[in-house]
Amino acid sequence: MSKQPQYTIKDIATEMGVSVSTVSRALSDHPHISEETKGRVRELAEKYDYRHNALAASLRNSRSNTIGLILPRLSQYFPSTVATAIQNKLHEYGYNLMICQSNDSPALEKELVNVLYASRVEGLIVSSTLYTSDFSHFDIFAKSKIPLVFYDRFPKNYEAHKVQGDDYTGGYQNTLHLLQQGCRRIAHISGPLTCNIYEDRYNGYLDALKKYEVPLNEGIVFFHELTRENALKTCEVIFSGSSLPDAIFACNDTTAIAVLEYARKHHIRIPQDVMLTGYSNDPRSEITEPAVTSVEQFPYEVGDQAATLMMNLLRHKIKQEDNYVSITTPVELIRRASSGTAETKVVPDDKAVSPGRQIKAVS
Amino acid sequence: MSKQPQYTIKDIATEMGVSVSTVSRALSDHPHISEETKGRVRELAEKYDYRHNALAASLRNSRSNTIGLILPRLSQYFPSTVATAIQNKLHEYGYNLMICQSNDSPALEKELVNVLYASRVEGLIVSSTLYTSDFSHFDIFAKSKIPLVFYDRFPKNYEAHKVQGDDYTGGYQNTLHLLQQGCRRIAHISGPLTCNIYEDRYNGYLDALKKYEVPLNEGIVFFHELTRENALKTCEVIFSGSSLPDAIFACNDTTAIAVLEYARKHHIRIPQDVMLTGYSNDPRSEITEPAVTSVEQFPYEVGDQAATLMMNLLRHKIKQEDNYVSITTPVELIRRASSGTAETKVVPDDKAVSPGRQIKAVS
DNA sequence: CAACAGCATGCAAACGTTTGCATACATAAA
DNA sequence: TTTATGTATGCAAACGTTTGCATGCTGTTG
Repeated sequence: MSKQPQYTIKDIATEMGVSVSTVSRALSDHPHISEETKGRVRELAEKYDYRHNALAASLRNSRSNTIGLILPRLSQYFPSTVATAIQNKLHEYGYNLMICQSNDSPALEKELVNVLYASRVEGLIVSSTLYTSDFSHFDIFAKSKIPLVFYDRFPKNYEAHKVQGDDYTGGYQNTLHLLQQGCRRIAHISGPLTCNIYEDRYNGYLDALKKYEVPLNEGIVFFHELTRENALKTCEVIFSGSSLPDAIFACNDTTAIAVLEYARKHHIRIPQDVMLTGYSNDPRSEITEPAVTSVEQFPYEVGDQAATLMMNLLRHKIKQEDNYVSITTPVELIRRASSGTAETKVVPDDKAVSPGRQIKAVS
Repeated sequence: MSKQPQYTIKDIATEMGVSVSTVSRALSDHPHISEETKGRVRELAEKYDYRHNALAASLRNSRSNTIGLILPRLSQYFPSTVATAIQNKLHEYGYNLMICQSNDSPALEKELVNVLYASRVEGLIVSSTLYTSDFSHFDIFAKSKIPLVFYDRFPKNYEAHKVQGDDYTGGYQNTLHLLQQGCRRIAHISGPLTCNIYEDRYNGYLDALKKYEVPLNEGIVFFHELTRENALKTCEVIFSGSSLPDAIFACNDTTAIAVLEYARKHHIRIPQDVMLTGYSNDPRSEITEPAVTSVEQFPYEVGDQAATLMMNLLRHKIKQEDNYVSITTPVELIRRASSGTAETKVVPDDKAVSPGRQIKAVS
């Protein structure tokens, strides 16, 4: 672009012999401009292929019409679906989205926050990195009263609006299901507890055990980043022990699938020898043999809610001064062969967003 | 933001009793500004938490530092990985990325082109929809001499810079592999030929058949959008016919996996009864039972190349006036159990980008 | 006929930067 | 002493919009 001269409303104005204000108003369909003038302006704009300069307008209005999105990475099922949902919803409202990946690096996250602020985004949606502990780089948004919405992963001790899947219930139902299937030695492979989602799932796990009066066996609970490699190592530990678990609850599907891989190689039968459940209902989980029981998180719903909340904040339907909004989206256990069940979808009681944690009573 | 007053370089200037130009230059580390002044400016900027306004700078410079990306959808393995690569590479060069999804709708694509133009992006990277036939909405970019790079899906008859996987070779090697495995009745499930990638894969398929002197059997070649549902329907047709194929070459992995699903339900053994190959090497393809032979497209490489090409265009390392650049990235056949082979990765002859179609000689 | 309303338009400032061209001073070379 | 050279800074225009506040006109009402 740079040196390429632009055709501006000023050019239209001089060509027509009117002022720039008139042209500007004509283009935005202002009621005080005569239909005739509007017609001629549109004609000329068409003729010379005039293009609105959003940059100039943004500067003048202090409104960029752009929302920022920062997430750890895009190239996985859950995050990319959330991003899709957010983008689609924002587009409905005439907003653009600027997506940035932090690659799970807190330093990069911080840089991106500043870049997006410099671009004067009107709002920021964030799923923070696994390792962000200092959230002060977000302060500038609060200070400038720019809406800030977190989803999925977010700070535990930082006041902000939040949208989250119901991880507690997900962990609870997942564990309960295994208990109902008769399992009593349920291993748990979790991410680091510093991250809210893993903490919640773990608490669900603990409470389900409690309900069945099964004591916690700390020897079969693991916390580490949930990659395939780590999962395989953990399998070594689990299956070299003296007393084997009768089930494994993995906190993501990558891990569950790695367990499946390990089991196949070592002739451990799933679900006959060990039952298995995952989390997230990644598309991969339903095509393995056996298919993996998992927890659907409705990523599209999460994204939709986050974007809607952002729009409400921008339109002052929710006052910033009010308390911070916390939306919990429902989850749903998808039972599959890996936990010894035929696939059955449980229709949730309530399709709507639950206002908080709702633990379904189990009969 | 809107009414929130901003702290600007003007404020710094008056507070210091110098001119705004001095402050501006100090902040950009201009050599004519004394170290002392620079120091005091930085101090004040720090103290009042001054934030650069990229909007204003962009307007003044006619440089937005932003690149646009339009793609059909984000929520799949290939596109999200490409987007990740593009974003990471651009970030290295100090550029921001604005990602927009067309949801495979030509109308939305057109709108997004205009929106991104209005935001004065400095370049545009595009993978067009399956149905875009009129590409005139991209003309404005050529006319304004703003770099435009297509990747993956692009217009056949529209002059532009392009980055593409080597679909011809992918189709050729895929088919050749099945022929080498002894198959002679190879069904082909392709996307619409209006799209360049499917056309190339189909041509590869045809040429491989020709090499083995196998006549084309049009009764087992199918063209439709490559969804699971369509694939299942096509399976009905294929397997209700009198003479069954001995192999199926599906043009994406979603289709291949659907074939697998159909086969399992109907007790057709893969690879014993029918061999199967897919395309794209989606993460799902390696975890099915049997794992599906597929073609790795190195999406990260594709994104990286597209972003690098864009940077070169922007820095005039490649003159716009030169002929259009066309980069072909290599592909690699990944042999798996679905085509009767243990997994073996063929090390490609040349890791570098091939300048054009390279058909590996087959011994 | 004066006063007013309503309509269509224009003026000019503002948004926050950047930068080419002065200017002012000090020092060095002729 | 004059002229050149360099250093640190300031002036003011420009980027392309939008918008509050006039202004001038036509037609209506009292």
